[in-house]
Amino acid sequence: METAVPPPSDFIRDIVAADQASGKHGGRVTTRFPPEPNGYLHIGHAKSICLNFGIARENGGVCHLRFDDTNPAKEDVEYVHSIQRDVRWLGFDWRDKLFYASDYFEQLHDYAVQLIRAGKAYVCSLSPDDVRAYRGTLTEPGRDSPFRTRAVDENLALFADMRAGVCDEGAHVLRAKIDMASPNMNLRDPALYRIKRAPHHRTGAAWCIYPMYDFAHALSDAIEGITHSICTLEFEDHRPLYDWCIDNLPVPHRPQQIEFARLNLTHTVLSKRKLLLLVADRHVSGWDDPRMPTLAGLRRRGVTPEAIRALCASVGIAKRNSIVDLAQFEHAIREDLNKRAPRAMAVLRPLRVVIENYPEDQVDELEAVNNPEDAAMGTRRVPFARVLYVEQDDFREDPPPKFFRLAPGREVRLRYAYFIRCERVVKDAAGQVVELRCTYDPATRGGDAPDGRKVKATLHWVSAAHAVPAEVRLYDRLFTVENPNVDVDGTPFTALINPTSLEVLHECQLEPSLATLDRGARVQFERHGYFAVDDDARPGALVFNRTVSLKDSWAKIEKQR
RNA sequence: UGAGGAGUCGGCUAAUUGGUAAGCCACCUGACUCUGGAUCAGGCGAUUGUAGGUUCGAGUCCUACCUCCUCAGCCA
Repeated sequence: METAVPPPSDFIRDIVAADQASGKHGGRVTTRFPPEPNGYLHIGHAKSICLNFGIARENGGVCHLRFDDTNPAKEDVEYVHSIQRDVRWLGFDWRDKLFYASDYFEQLHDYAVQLIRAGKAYVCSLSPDDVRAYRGTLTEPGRDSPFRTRAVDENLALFADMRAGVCDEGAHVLRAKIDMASPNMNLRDPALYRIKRAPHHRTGAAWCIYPMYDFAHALSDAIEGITHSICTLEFEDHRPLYDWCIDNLPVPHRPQQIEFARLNLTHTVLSKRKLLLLVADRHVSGWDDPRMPTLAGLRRRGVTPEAIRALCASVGIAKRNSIVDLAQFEHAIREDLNKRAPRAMAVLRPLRVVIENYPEDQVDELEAVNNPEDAAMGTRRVPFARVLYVEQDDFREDPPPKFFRLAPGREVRLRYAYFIRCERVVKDAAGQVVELRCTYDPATRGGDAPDGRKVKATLHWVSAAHAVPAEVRLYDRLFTVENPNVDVDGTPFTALINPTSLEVLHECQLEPSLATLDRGARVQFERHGYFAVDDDARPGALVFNRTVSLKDSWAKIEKQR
């Protein structure tokens, strides 16, 4: 459920609404989400996905999923699969509108030939270095390539040679004939086609020339009848070229490119290049490592698609570069999980407690509520016995002033169970506390004392005999600086990786109801945070990933008392 | 010193198009609670990048300036 707060309005929806009002596209709205299959989708892509699919849905239109697969050297089928999975998981549907730029290679090639025939494109045989030299700089105009005046027939023949595979990579390139003196670098005769001898994941070896982004993207949009082609800010300077492509070819439709600011999150790397580096250099276990900001990583970490969508709705759409505080994302996660995750008792760092006056072989079944805020989530029964575990830091031998939990001689409540009093502390040879000897008050069953006496703390616990052992993984921020997307005095970003970003706890003891949870299931261990059952754990192993931590409760609670 | 964009509380955004700066996150206070981080109530916090101008009135219009981002791939 969304918050009652009106979402930030956004200028793109305003444009679409205006177009709808004026009937610009005959009342039709078609958008597209166009990832290059060269990596996994991350939270930044989620903003674009929510925007494109959202606008289409709101206007009764469709959003196409189109793979921009025009650079076979970087692409892989693994990515086209993961992208489809992640978009679906996020909650969006492209219906039957799944396309690939490579579907249009033949058509695109025809368009290129038409441009050559019209004298608007030419084959340039300058070396890459020379092309750069001829291009000029930001402040100086470029110079015409000596091949700019090549005859149409010669261009046609050379382009055919390029396609036929008789040329080496880099020998020629097809260029648009626009303006080498343009103040916009993108218009200084940009490359349209280059020779590339890499096998393509869909077309195999059928092609050895591939269209460049600007050419392929504009025309793919036109071919598919996209009405609003929404992309990020760095393409603003490309819009004149986008328009040039559709202005100079007999395309069936004229799409409009609109740019918005991409999402940035503090403490989070959202650069595909850098994420790939993390995977390739094995700083993480893979694209779905729970520390990764990828949708696959977030999913494995226990983040819900609803929370991601809520974040995207809350950050708004604008042209202003911004960095959203990670806390805003964590808030969205907690808000969603708070409603859906049942509560459970878990002891992450166990301390043994023996209830001396509790019969050796007796077991109580106590009723516990699954969610105090939602009675519909029901109750469960939790076994209570003579030997228990409580959290190590719920006991202090020398309690400081505001510490109200267990200490020698002190009485506390075990949640849903009884009041217990610490009678004695057992230590090992090294002086470490290894066990607490306690007594319980049978009259306090259920958690209230008939004589009205109060305790100042309530502890979580599990029965040692019934508890299930589990591995619990706590994650910290992967990076140690505010924004690892920004260079810090030239520091390579891998130097910013926090080496202790993953803490694995092996001796955790959980209440037995957690043993049968499905993979991916989410639960709140009160005081510790929200967790999800790892869906990639070893068979038989019970592994929980912490989705997001709760804030430090005891500090606040004990301060108030 | 080319071109294209952008500047509103600490962060992210809004302001009926000229009518007197709103919301969320974060933070802080209370209240309640069988561990709430929950919930409820309240608070802190922006002379809207700067300087002028028009106007009864400017975040909105005009002028100048400042700062930041993007672009010199045969990547997308």
